[in-house]
Amino acid sequence: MLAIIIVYLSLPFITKMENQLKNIVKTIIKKKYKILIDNLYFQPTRKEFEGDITLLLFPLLKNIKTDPENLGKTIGLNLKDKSDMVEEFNLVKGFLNLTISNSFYVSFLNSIAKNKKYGHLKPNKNSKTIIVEYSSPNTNKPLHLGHIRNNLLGYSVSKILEANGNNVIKTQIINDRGIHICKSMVAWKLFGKNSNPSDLNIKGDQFVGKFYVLYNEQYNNEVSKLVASGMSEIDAKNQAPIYLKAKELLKKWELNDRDTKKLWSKMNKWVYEGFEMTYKKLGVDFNTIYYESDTYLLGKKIIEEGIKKKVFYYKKDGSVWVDLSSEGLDEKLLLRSDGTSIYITQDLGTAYQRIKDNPKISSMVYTVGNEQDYHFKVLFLILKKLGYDWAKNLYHLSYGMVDLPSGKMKSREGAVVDADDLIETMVKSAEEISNDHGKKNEVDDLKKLYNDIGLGALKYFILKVDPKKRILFNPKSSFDFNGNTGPFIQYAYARIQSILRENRNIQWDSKKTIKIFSKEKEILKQILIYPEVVKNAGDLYSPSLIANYTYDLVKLFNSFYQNINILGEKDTNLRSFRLLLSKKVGEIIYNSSLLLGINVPDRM
RNA sequence: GGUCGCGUAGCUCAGCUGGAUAGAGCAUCUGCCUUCUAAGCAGACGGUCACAGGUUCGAAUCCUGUCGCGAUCACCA
Repeated sequence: MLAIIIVYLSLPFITKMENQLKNIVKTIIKKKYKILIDNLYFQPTRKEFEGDITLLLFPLLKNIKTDPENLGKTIGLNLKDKSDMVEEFNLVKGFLNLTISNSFYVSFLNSIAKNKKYGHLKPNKNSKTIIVEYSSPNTNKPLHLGHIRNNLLGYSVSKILEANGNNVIKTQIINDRGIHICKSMVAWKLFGKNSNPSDLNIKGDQFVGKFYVLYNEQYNNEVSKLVASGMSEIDAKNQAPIYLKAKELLKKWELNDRDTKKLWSKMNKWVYEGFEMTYKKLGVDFNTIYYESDTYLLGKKIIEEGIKKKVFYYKKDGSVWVDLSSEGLDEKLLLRSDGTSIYITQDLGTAYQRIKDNPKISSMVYTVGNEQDYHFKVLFLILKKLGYDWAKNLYHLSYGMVDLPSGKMKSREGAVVDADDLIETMVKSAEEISNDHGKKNEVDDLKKLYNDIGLGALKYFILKVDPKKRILFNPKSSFDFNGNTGPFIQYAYARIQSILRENRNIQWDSKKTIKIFSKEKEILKQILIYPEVVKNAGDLYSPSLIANYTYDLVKLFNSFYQNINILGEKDTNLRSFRLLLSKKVGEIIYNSSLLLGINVPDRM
C-alpha cells in the first residue's frame, strides 16, 4: 500500500484516498454484480458515527438490484479483505462507514513531513498567467472601507491563484482623469492656493480629499442660493458657478492646457503618495499600474476599429452605439455625440493595452463591486463581439457593498469610514486588548505586533464572508478578537511556535506503530483536505473558503492542545508524532494566512 | 417595470458538485489557569434554513412562483 501512496504523491491526498477506494469498490461490484459503475459518492463520516469516510449506497441501488444491507455488507467485507487501507466498517441505513487504518494516516503525515508548502503549487512551464485588477480608486479622495474590502479580496485572490500554480500580475487602473479630480482642483485654486499636504501635516490623499469636500460644500451653498433666488433646482445644479469652473478645467485639461495639466499632475502625485502609505499599511501591492489618462484614447481607437468591423454604428447625432439586444441586453452608448469618451471607453482601451503589454496573459480578473455587474457584462460582451479570443477568459470578481447602519456609504457627504482611520482604530484596540489580557510580551517590536493583530482582525472579519454577500459594518460595535476571528488564528499559531521552541528536535520514526487518538485523527483528516480547499478557493475566487477552513483546523488543534499534554508525553516517539503534527498545523496556518494576507506573529 | 444578487439561531456568519439528528462565533448560563501562552478548552440554551409548489429513495442546497432587502437598467464614473 505504501508504494501506491508514493506513486500518487503529487495528487491531493484526499483524492488519492478516494480514488483508491473507488477503484477497489468498482472492481468488487464488477465481480459480484457484473455491473460497471462510474460514479461513487464518498463523504466524510459524521462524527456521531464510527468511521472516517462514508460510501453512499443509495445511488448504487438504482443499478444494482439488491437491498442496502446486502450491498453494504458485500462491499465492506471485500474492502476489508482486499485493502490495507480499510480497517473496519459499519452499516447504517444506506451509509457504509469505513474506518481507515492508522497506518494510512501515519504514512500520510510522513509523506508531507518535509513539504513546507503542502497544498500549494509552484508555477511551472504550463502555468497560466493571470492578471488581477483591484483597488482602482479615483484620485480625488482618500480610500474608504469599500476600498478595503476590494483591496483585501483582490490581494487574497491573487495569492490563492498563485498557490494554485498560476503566475499572477497584480494591477490597478487609476481613474486619474475626469470631472471628479477637477472638482478638487477648483477648490484648491479657490481656497487653498499654494498650500500643500506638509503644511497641514496630513497625507496627500487626505489633503486632496479635503478640497473635494470643500468643493461640495461650496457647490451646495451656491445651488441653494440660486434656488432661493427663484431658479429651478435642475438648472441651479447645472449652473452653480463652481460647477462651471470645474467643467471649464476639464475642458482645458482635454485641450492639454499646460497650467491645468501641471496642477493636475501635482495633485495626483500627492494622492498617489497618500495611497501608497495606505497600501503599505494594508500589506497590499501591485506589479504594474495603468492610468486612465493613458488608455482612454486607445479606447477611442478600438471603437473606430469596431465601427469599421460594423460591430458598432453611428446614430444620427454622431454618437456611437453597440446593439446587444441579441444577448438580451439593450443598445449601449460607447461615444458621446460630441466624440468624447465615457466610462466604458477606457475599459476597452485598458483591456487591450494589458494584452498588448503581455501577450501571455490568459485571463483577467476584475475586482469591482457588484453595483457594476451590468457594466462588466457589457464590457465582456463587446470585447467578444470585437473578436478578441482572450475575451472569453475575463472574470468579474463581484463583491457586495459594505454598508453602514445608516445605509450606503456616500463619500460626497462625508458619510464614509475612512480607511486610514479604521486601520488606526484596529491597531489601537489590538494594543488595548493585549494590555487587558495582561500580556507581558517578550516581543521586541510591539508596534509591529499590534499592527499584525489589529489588521489580522480586520482582514479576517472581511475575508471570512462570502464575497457575494454584502457586509453591514457598524462602526460603534467594536471588532471581536475572540472566536471566529483573525487573532484567534494568530494566537493558535503563536502557541504552536511556543511548543516548538521548547522542543525543536523532532525525531519521529514513522515505521514504529503508534496509537492515534481521535483528536489527532480529526486534525489529520482536516490536513488531508487542505489542497482541495486551496483549489476550490481558486476556482471560486473565494478567500472565505480558506478563512473558514483555517478556523476549523485551529478549533480542532485547540481542543487537542488543551486536552493532551504534548510535551509531557513520556513515549518519545508519540511525543515526536504530536510535535510533528503541531508543526504541520502551524505551517498550514502560516500558509493559509499568507493567502489571506494576514501576518501570524511567533509570539503574542 | 426588466435584469442580477441576497434571505439559515436574538446578532454576525459557515454549510463544496443534493445525503444521516442543519454547524460555528457573539450574547446568556455552568465548569476549567500550581502542568506546553485562558485571545483558550469542556458543556447548556437557542432553528418552520423567508413562503409555497415541483424534481427524487433523499432538498438549506437543483427548478418554478410569491414575498422581503439590495444593486442596476444615464451622452455619470
